[in-house]
Amino acid sequence: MSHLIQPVRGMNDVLAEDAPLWEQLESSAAELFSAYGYERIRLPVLERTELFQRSIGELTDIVEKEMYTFTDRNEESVTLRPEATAGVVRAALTNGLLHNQQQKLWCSGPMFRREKPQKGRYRQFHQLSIEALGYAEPEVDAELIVISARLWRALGIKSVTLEMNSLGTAEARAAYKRALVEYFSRHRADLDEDGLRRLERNPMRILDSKNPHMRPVVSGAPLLTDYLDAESRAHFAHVQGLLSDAGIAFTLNPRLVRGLDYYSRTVFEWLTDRLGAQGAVCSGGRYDGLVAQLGGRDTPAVGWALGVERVVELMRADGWREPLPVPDVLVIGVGETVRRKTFAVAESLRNRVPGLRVLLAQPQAGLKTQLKRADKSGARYALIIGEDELASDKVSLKALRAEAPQRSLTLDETIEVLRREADAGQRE
RNA sequence: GUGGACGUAGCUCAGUUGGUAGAGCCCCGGAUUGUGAUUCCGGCCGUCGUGGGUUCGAGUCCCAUCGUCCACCCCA
Repeated sequence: MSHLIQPVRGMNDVLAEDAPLWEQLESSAAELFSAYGYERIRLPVLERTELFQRSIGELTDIVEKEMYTFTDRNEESVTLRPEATAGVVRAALTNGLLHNQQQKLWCSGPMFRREKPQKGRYRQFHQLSIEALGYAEPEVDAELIVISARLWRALGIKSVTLEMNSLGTAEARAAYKRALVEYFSRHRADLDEDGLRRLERNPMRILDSKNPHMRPVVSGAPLLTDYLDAESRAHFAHVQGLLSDAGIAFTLNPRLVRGLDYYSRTVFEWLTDRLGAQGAVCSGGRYDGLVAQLGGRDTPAVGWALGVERVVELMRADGWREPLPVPDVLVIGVGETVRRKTFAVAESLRNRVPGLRVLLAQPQAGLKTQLKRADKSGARYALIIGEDELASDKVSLKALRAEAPQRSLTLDETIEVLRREADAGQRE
């Protein structure tokens, strides 16, 4: 035997144990998004590299060292998408979706970043993302956040908190950045190695530093809030008011900066302490400049994305239990001579009671073992067929989870019983 | 990308100073000839992460490599 071929690092299989959680998340989200008037689209995983360079930002870690980029056979540089928004905007533009139109869209699928894997951080990971293109009003910022909050409620997730900030317009942010660089340059001596690096490349990230020694410098730095333009300030206040009215708790974090360059005005993050170093579960914000930056007309937009693996992990942490798949009837044949009949009976049950779950026991096993298995499977009935039943043309129906005695019934009578049960089950 | 811990059966883990692998759970069968528990008996299960090296002999020591986890970093 040759060696086993291992999966590629950072790529995960979602096995039967987790798949129901994924499905629950996906169906809850789909239902919710649709209820708010968002439509689903499906986009390619591969895009031109330039799309991400221009949207995410050349100087971000994602673009600089985490993308799966390769040269296609026609010498064109292409990249496995590291995030969703750029692709959505590109699709809206190349399909003419923004000509005198607004779009409320959502999509889902795998993203790729070549990071060092950790819990909640994989090289292929999955996002559910939702975007509103062409909407400037603070109501839409709030609507999107409300949707995310409803999703947590639908999934039974409690251990998340919301943090918000406003980045202001691109001009306000540029002015702030200058002030920051000026400030930190004066305090160069207090910066650690990372801080110095960020000062050159992305000064706002210094505010994120977890290094306790940097805390004094960081807390003395100018606040973005003081540089906000009046309109952004009003917009943000409006968003906060709407959220308060909706009963959604949040904290303002003036040092919350997003890692992607395209954000403006409202930014927010749902955080958890249950995933180790991976605190962000869902985050997003407004990106009013991105559409124009990618060659479209000036178009305001907001959106967010959640990490499916992380949310699934939280569903588990907060006690989500998958309902066990319950086969309703386990058909058991006893003895070689009834095998053909047993199979046929199982099929006619399936034909005549739509939706009934019918499992066929392994014919080789003894009755005792089969009943043991029936009990474990959670089936409500065992239907036993042996020599006697073959002779009398009846079957033996045994309720597994009730005290009722085993009954000898014709197939028609059995089907009648099961049908009644199925109807009753449906009414629940 | 940097630093650290750890890789033995499907799972959880033992494995003494180097002497060619074990337990529990799971799974399968039986004791019980047509009835679910408990118990008991039996069976299946391993390239000891991988590749080198030292040694008469390596799960054990050394080197490399891959992977997982944790922190940094980054972010969903």
